[in-house]
Formats: sequence, C-alpha cells, structure tokens
Amino acid sequence: MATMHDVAKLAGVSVSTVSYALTGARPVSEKTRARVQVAMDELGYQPNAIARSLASRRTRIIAMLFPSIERGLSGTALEFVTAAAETARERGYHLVLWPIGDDEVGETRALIHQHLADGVLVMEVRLDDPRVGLLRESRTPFTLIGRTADSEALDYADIDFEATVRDALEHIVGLGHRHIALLSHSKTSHDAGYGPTVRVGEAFSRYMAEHGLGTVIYHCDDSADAGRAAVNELFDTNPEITALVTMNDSATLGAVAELLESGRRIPDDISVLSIVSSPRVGALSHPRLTTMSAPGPELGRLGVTSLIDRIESGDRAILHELVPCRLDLQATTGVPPDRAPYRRPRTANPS
Amino acid sequence: MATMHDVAKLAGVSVSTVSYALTGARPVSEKTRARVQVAMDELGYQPNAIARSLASRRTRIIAMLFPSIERGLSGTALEFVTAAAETARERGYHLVLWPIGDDEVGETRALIHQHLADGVLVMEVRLDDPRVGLLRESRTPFTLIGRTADSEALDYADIDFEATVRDALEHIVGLGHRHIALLSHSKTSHDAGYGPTVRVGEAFSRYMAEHGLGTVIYHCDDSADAGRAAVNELFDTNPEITALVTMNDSATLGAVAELLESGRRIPDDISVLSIVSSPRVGALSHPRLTTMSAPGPELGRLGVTSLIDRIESGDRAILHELVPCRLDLQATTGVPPDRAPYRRPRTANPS
DNA sequence: TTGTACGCGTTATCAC
DNA sequence: GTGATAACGCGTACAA
Repeated sequence: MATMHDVAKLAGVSVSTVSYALTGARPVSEKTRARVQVAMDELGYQPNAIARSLASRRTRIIAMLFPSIERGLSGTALEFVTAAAETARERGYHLVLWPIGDDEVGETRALIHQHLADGVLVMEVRLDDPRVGLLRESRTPFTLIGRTADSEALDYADIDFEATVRDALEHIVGLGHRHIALLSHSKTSHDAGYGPTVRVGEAFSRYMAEHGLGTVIYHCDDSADAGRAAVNELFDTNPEITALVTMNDSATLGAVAELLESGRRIPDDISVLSIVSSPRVGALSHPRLTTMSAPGPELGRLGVTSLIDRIESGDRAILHELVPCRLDLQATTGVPPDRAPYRRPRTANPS
Repeated sequence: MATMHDVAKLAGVSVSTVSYALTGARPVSEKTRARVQVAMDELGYQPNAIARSLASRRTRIIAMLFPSIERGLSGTALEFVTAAAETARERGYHLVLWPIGDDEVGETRALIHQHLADGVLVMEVRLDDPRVGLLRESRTPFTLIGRTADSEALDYADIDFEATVRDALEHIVGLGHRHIALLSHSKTSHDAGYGPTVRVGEAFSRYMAEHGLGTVIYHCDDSADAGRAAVNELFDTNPEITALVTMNDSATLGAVAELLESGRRIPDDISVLSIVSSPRVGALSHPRLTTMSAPGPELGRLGVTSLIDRIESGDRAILHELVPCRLDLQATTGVPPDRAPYRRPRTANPS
C-alpha cells in the first residue's frame, strides 16, 4: 500500500516528479527516473487507480450497457464480451458490465451521472433506443453495437445484414431454389424494433421481390421447441418450400430435428442455411449445418477500439462499421428436389 | 456535473450535512433532509462514484477474474456472468471483467494493488491455483467459483459433482445398465487440474468401483467433431457399452449425431445422459437429451452475495456451497437392449 | 442537530 | 529539469 509519497521520500524527489516519471507527461532526467524506478520496485508500488481517476477525471473504465432481455446474452454475445474485455485490457481500460432492467432510462442516467465510465458500449440496440438520446445530451462518448434507425451521426459497429442476406440468398437461389422461407426471431423482437430481426426481414423481402420470388417469413421464439412447431406449421401452409434461411440458433436445431423426424431428408428435400450463427453451432447438428457466422469477436474489438479512440481524441472520424457474416459451407444446402440448378421453375417435366 | 458543494449552497446547509443526508451515517432533521432533497432534485445531483470511493476507501466494485482459456467462457459461464452482474447491481455494486492472459500471477497482482475492486470472484479455478495465494496474502476478500484441492478455509461456490455423478449413475444403473462410459472434457484439462474434469472422473470411478462395475473414461476435446470421433473409437474398443454419461455439450451433440448416423438407436441401443449441461442444450438434439443442468445462475447469485457479505462484514461464516445439477428427464435414457431392468448381466437367454 | 476542516492519493498548474 | 501546492469530490472526526 505504498503511495507516491513513500516513493518520493525513498527516492529523494518530490511527488510530482514521481508522477511525471510514471506518466511521462513531462521530461524527467534519466538519472532521477532510474532512482524513482528503484524506489518503486523496492516498495512494490502500484498507482492507486481511484485516486488517479479523481485527479485526472478519467477512469479508464468502459461500461457495457446491456438490457437483461428474456434470454440473457446470446451465445455470440459471449464471444463479443470476451473479445471486448480483452481489447480493453490491452489498451489499459477495464470493462464493467452494466445490466439494466425495466427502468432503462433511469439506470442509463445513473451510469452517466456517476462518472464511473469514460465511455459506453451500447448493446442490444433497438431502432428507436431511448438510451441514445441520453448519452448524446450528456456528451458521453459511446459506440453502438447495432444501429438505431437513424445513426448517421453515431459511432456504430454492426453486422452487415444486407450483405449477409444477399450472400445467403445468392447461395440458395444459385442452387436453384425458388420457394424459400425465412425463419426468424420472435414477432415480439420485431415489434420492439430489434435491429437484426427488422433488418434481416427487410433485406429478405427486398431480395426476393427483386428476383420475382414470393416472401414467406416465419417468426419464432428462441427455442428448439418453437423451431419444431414452426416447421410443422410452415410446411403445412407452404408445402412448396424447398429451402429455409434461418436466423435463430435454437429454433434452427429444433427445426432440423423435426424435419428429419417427419421423414424429410436434408438437403435432398429441404435445404437449411443458418445465418448470424457459427460453425460451432452448426457442428452440433446432424447433418452439419451450413452457416453464416456472426462476427462477434470482430465487433467486440472494433467497438472497443473505436470507443477508446474517441475517448482519447474526440475529433476522430465517425465509425460506421458493418461486418458481414461469413459463409461456412457444410452439409445442409443442396439443389432442390426434382429440379436441376439454374433451370426456371414451372417448366415441363424433363424427359 | 453538480457537486455536493452546489447542493449545499442551494439548500443553505454545509456539505457535510448533504453527505449525511445522503448516507444516513448520522441523523439529520426531517426539515433539512427535505431541503437537501429538493436541492438535489433540482440540480439532478448524483454522487461522484470515484470521489466517494477515494474518501471511503471502498469502490463498490467486484472484479471477475477469468483466465482466457482456449474456448472462452462456456455457455453456462454466460448464465453465471449475467446472474452475477445482476445480483451485484441489486446490492449497489458493479462487476468488472478482469480477463487474464498468460501472466496469471502478474495480472492478478496488478488487480490487487490497483485497489480498484473491493472483492474478487475467481473463475475457472484449478485444484492448485496460484491466484489464491496472492489473494490471501493481500487480504483481499474473494470467493472461488470452483474449488482448489484444499479449500477448507476459503469461500467457495461450486457444483456438487459428487452428488451429480451419484444421481446420474443411480438413474442409469437403475435402468439396468452395467457397461457405462464417461465422455469427459479433454485430457489437457484433466492434467491442468481443472476441477470439473478431475472431480467428475474421480466420482465416476468411485461409484463404479463400489458397485462392482468397470470404469471406462474417455477424454475428448470440446467440439462436436471430437465427440463423433470419440464414440467411434469408444465403441470399437468397448462394444459392450450401453450407456454414455457425458460432460461436454459440444461433444455430446456430436456423439449423438454420430451414433444415429452409424445406425444405432437412442435410447434403444445406447442411453445418453449429459451432465453439467442444461435442458436448453438438450433440446437442441434429436432425440431430446436427458440432461442434468448446471446451476450457473445459482452459483452467480451465491458467489456475489457471499462476497459482498464478506466485504461488508469480514467476520461472517465461511461459504462452502455445493449445488448439484438437476436431472431433466427426456428421451435419451432407457433400459439397455436385451435385458429387463435390474436383472443381472450374463443371464441365459430369456424364453 | 449542524458546521468546520482535514484526509483520501493522484494530477496539474504554478513557480523556480 | 524539478518542487510546492492547489484542485478532484466526498467521508468523517471533532467541535459547537
């Protein structure tokens, strides 16, 4: 529990010299710097983070603001968190978890006014998110993980849903599929303006419309059971469907299980492509899922890096980073039944 | 940015009165308390957490010390983290993530000496963990999530592996199985003294020996691929096995897929019981896995509660909390083939 | 019941 | 290149 005072006394210099030797905020002669170093080593001195924060008005703490939604943090959110914590540490910052409950506004305000954090990482962003206004007004540096509806002037790192859906559908349509359904997150999440649900839905509809194909979107809770129920209903009402694009890990695995159980073959009868997922999740299924993996670690690193840059020099360019999911081709996508790839639908029976 | 000074001036009292009105550390007349309250509301005053910490020598921060192991935090660790953060928040504390890399000792020491945290939650505890010694010497309050080999004098919350394995095997043996294999985590994790791997292995061996049954333990990396490879090798060398107790989510799902693919029926030919898992993971498989679910949220709450209790009154009793996994009966366990339950093995063919 | 004044361990602004 | 010393915003012993 040695303090700067002790170090200064032992080294025979003033406290300010010790401080400057430590931070390098002003030049110190090599001789005295060495003396200070020796004294610090001898006493096992470590600067007190709190005192430093009070005096410098910088805490080197980043708060991760996450709403405690029904399912907690998702699997990919975990990868995000560890990558973010790691990156923060590398730059000498700490990451504190700031769960917020029902009183989003009040708790966000508390975070801001307590001056505990130099910057904020906003998780689970919705299209119209009340936290954003508060943070702007308070002039607290922040980066969105996700995007609001209008985030032109805001720093964000998000998944490029547009590109992801395009890549997904190019793969599926390229195989010859024409009747494709989207199995998405819950209707509730869509109505709440949850970015991934809304954006993927829109991108899907747009792509299908542009290619003269019909749009079937099925919303489904995040559970294998819901996924099982979903496919039953889906193929009851839309028996012509030959491919499923899914964005819902739990439901996807349930759906695959149910399809197999009901006698359908994958991918011979039905193709399945799971987006915003990961090969690790895909490997849990049999046959192994073709997935497009969410860039959780990249987003974690990007978000923290940009946030710290902004904290340390407010004038940097705005971060608008969109990272697409990467395709990992596995066993659940193939050509549709009774039809060779690239042929037009509704054609006469091939001889 | 209002400070106590501003509040005091506006309320016409001294700063100390504001402070006491806030903390209740000494009685304040109802009249002045009301005046102070009005002033605080008017200014939107929030106490500065850092200044408060420096003066009180308490930060109300808990550090979660986790080694960045190969797989990052596991799925149940995520539930643990959110429950811990939530509980901390309810008690007015914050949870900061403290990932440590290769220099475990150095980074733990840094955490301690920086005085940023009032207490530490030690994650991924190994039987012989160097972090424990450091924390003891520094007299920093800490709670283990897991246990060292000798943790008599330490606070810990851990899974009751002994009871979990007993419950698991009573279920399996009760169904009539006699040839049971354990599919566990990697050999590496065992050799590193990773508690779950070691303790479950020991409990398994002991139970089997006590019941006159042979012990087969197979170590396996945490991936579906490794699980697939494992069952192939396992049933090659031990074709008599009729039940698998597993502790390795990814490998289990891979193993189930591979068993089905190789023509075996579950549970008709092989029973599978996945421990230290969860029904959510179990529901990802087809047929749905019988699981024993890890008490992640309970451990998170218990660990944080006990740690805060210790921080706030150092004299409380030592926490030795062992929580068993709960059995969730589903579709992957049943009686072994060619044999009714509870009959002795090696009997003549039933007519 | 309330006010004064010092201390917490740094950083940063003056001087020299 | 170095040293005093005033903030930083709050807690708390002591005094009234």
